[in-house]
Amino acid sequence: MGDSPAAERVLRAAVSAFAELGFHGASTREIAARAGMSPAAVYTHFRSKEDLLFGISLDSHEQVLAALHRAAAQGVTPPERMSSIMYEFTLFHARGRAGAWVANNEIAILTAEHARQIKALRRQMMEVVRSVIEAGLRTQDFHTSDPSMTCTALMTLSMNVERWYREDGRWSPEDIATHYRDLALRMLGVTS
Amino acid sequence: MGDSPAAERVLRAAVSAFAELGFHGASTREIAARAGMSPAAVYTHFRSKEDLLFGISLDSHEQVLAALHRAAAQGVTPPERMSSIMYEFTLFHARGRAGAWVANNEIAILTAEHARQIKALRRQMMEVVRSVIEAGLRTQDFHTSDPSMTCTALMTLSMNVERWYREDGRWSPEDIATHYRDLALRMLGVTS
DNA sequence: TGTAAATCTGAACAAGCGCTCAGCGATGAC
DNA sequence: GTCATCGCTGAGCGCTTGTTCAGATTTACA
Repeated sequence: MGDSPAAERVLRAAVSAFAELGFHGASTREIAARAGMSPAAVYTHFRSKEDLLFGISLDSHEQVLAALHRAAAQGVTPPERMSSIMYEFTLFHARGRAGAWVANNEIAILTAEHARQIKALRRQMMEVVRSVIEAGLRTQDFHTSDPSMTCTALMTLSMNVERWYREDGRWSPEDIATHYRDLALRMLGVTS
Repeated sequence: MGDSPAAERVLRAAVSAFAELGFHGASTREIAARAGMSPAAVYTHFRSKEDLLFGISLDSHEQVLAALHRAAAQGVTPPERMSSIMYEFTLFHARGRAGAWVANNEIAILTAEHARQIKALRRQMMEVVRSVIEAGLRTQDFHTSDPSMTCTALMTLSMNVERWYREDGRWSPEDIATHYRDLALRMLGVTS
């Protein structure tokens, strides 16, 4: 259920509608209109509106997790790894490829089972970043009094970009990713 | 319109309902129930649901702005001022006194005129932080390649705390404020 | 004690919601 | 040529939404 071209169109329509209007603010009629079909047609691809939100959320979380793993493998030393992670993670959210935060606020809307799955993926994302930070502490490249809180700060900082980024703004996604990469190293006490 | 004790109760009920369920997710009946009155009674205090959101937003933005001004006056050197600002700003959001972000996402819901007022307040908040950063650059206490983006990063970092802070978590608001204060100085290139 | 204002209620309005269903037209298999 | 399958539609279901209104109750002051 939900990987034909038409289903893909519904998914994209829902991402933009949810991002713009919020879950409750985006009606199924609005989503259907953006996908260029009747409201009833949406239900041939998705069981319910909640199922649609879950589909988006699962999709984007899996993509982000994969990107994180790829980025972490991109360097050797912890600072290199962290640079790569922060750059890619920020880029992802600046490009709005995520729709990740859609479910971030609205995780409470999901079914208990669906919420469990998303939370598990989010824990894995956290784990990737955490492990690099701890490696850096051991090699004394990083210095922080509370690795866990710094980890939270780093990730939420990046994810938040999706909220304020404007395509017509003065910064490109790459500008932001570059700057945030530098900020991350500073936050971890790397003195260059 | 809206400063009697009963109106205050409605305001608090709406803050919690909006924060928990989102603007569209929180019905006027739900808000009325939380305030301990009938749905119709809400409309003696507020013209509309949008007016209620605006009331909350205006209130919290004015409080945050005042706190920022107070904090900025708390130190002499730019690092001192910035420490104080970041601590207070973060504390405010961790304590959830804001309901600020409620309107942060949902500013699109507001009337054009109401949105203008909120945006103006937000610009003023930004200006307070910006001026301290620029003072620090002149005194060479701070070093950053893009003061404007660093300013955005600092503010969004703090504001985001309201999204993930849990009362039953391992960190107190003061813990977070203290850590974020240190992070802010690092992000601004202060070497201690 | 009487009166005006402030505050609240129950009932109801039109409109919009998520979702279902019988049926339509095109496509491809036999 | 027939028939099943698929993606889709228009109509409409039961329900909830924001909001209004006539009237009841409470409060404040003379």
